Amino acid sequence: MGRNAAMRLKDLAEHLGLSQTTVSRALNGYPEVNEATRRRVAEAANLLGYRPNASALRLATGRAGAVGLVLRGADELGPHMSEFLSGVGSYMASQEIDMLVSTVASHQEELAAYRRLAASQKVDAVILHSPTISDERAELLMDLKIPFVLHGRTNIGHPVAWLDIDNTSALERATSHLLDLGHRRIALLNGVKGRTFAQHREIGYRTALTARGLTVDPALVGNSVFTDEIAFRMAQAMLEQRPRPTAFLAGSMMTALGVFRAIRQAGLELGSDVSMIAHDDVFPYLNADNMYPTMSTTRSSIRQAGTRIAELIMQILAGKPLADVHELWPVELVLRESSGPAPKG
Amino acid sequence: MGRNAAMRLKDLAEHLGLSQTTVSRALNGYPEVNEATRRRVAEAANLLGYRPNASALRLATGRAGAVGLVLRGADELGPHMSEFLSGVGSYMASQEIDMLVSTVASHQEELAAYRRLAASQKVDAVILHSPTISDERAELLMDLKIPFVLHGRTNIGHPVAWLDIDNTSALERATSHLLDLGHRRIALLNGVKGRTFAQHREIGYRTALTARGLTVDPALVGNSVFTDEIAFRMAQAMLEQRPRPTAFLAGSMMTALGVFRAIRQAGLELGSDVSMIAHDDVFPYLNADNMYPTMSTTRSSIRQAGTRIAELIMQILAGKPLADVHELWPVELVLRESSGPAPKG
DNA sequence: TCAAAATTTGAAATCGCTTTGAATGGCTTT
DNA sequence: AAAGCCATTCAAAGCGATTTCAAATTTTGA
Repeated sequence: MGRNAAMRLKDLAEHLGLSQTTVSRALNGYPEVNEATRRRVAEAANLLGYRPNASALRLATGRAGAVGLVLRGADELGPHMSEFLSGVGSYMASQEIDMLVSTVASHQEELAAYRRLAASQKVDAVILHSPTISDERAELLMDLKIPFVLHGRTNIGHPVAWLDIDNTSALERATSHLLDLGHRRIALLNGVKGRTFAQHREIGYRTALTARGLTVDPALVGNSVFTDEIAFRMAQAMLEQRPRPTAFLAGSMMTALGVFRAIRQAGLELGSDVSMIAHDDVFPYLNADNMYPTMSTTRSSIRQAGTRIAELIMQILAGKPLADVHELWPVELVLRESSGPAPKG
Repeated sequence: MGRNAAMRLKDLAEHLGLSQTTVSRALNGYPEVNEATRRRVAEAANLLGYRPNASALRLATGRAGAVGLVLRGADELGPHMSEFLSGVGSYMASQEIDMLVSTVASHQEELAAYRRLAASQKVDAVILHSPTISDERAELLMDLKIPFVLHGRTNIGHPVAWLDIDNTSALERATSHLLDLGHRRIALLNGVKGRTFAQHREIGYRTALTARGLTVDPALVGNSVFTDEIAFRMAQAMLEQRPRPTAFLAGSMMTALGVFRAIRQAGLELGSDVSMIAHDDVFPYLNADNMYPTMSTTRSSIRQAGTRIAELIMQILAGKPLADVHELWPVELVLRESSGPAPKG
């Protein structure tokens, strides 16, 4: 009683006086079915709201119709991830592919999660994000033979499908620009050590500095997750140095908020006493153009990346060779009020 | 070739020289299997990494082993939702239940998404969030006989399982506190009209004001999604009024950031010229205690709510009557530096 | 010691779909 | 008019698990 009895293929077939075979074929667009019957079937299916039972369909076809996303801990399910997710989702929805998201607390749990996904065949592919320089998860997925697309890059033995933004170039240009403005002590608030993107950013930063014969002061480089609080503390500590940094490169908009507070608290003015260029992943609810002062940024929509990665997933599932699936996106440098000439003296 | 051939129950059974029946029973803890065999089976399954094929299991049992979350548009997949999601996920992971998240662009699409979930039987239950006062989605889910738990409250004909925070009381206390401090023109930056939580907050606000014989000035009440930019514009406009508001009630931490900027841009000081109490959903990357000045808040962890809702879902799936699943969580009022006495005359 | 009961195992049906291989009937073709 | 072809349709065999019902084995009881 009360059990929600959805309509089955069998019911629909009986209703139409046809065999399940024909109805199935009609709905799936096979050629060997009469045009008139096909219309009749489609109409009835639509009218009666028939949709194949997902589990049965998956069992019969061997396709899971879902991609997996495993998110580690609180820090990964932050604003970046939710933007990314919604980019992925917008494309997946159009393809009738589900997103299976799991959360895990540790690296070990994450590996276990992939093993489970593989063994129980819940997904056709997964999306891997924030890779380390030589990512163990990527190797595991390779072993498990689960197709995946990487958001970022990593260096393992095999070719891997990936999409990344050009972090190195972004930071090189941002740093160069600050150098052009006369800044010499430029602080870098980077992501956690070990992540590929953080390494790439540091390379860009170093390249720009050494191109002018400057050396990197380790006291001006910080590595951490992108939260306002940690950024605040780091920036605060850096601003206490003498000579103090005159410019900051902030790893995210959250970081920028923290740096901004530290600057204010030190009694300094952003855009004149201290400059800042922040990386902007384009959050709809936090607009660099509407800050005060407006924020100079290196900009790249993480949401668009998500959408594109979803497309790439479909391509590799359709058989495109992994070695052909590489995209390196350029990053815009948008100059606004927060970056100005270095103060005299 | 290359097809990833996961181990099946049949393989495992053959490997052990047992029937599928016995192996299945052993693994699922049925009583009628010899303790020695059970151990042997468990060991082999563990060693060989056997996990039942999810689709087959679902088809056979009729349970989907998944809960659905349909997120509408960009604004809903914001920081609030990702915190909430990670709360839900942490519990679901422990129960081996998947989270199926879909994104949709419009209300119509959202309804269609639920119909699809129902017809294809992809989920055992769904979680519904940000309800309107009389929520059409809730009615639909009722019709479709999909069990659900509501994050928030709504008023439809049937009893509904829900968990909500006491927004009315939170705003009444916050408003009263500001009144105690001598504020008379208090602005409310509320959520979008039509949402139950926004209505509840407004009721709390009104109650506190009318208790002191004050009336509500519509020019001091704004309704919108919680982004820093919109909050900035609204606060800016309100601060241009004369007499200007001396205090703000901000609907979220994002809103607070926007209001803060508007206050600064008007050349005013937060905590002395203008006070603010913001609602804090407790984001790990945006801490009210570490702001400058520190932010007074009405606080309630949206992540914890997510976890608890996941538990409630499991309870109703286990048969607990909907009418017994109601939780109204109190909201903490945390006073810090951003709320101070009203400036003199 | 032997029937009856309890324990343990297995064969086969089932879940709802896709897909293979065969069957049906109407038209050409010779 | 018989043979051969198409165009359609269908019956039945999977997919990989659970579960019903029956069978085999062991234990118990008198």
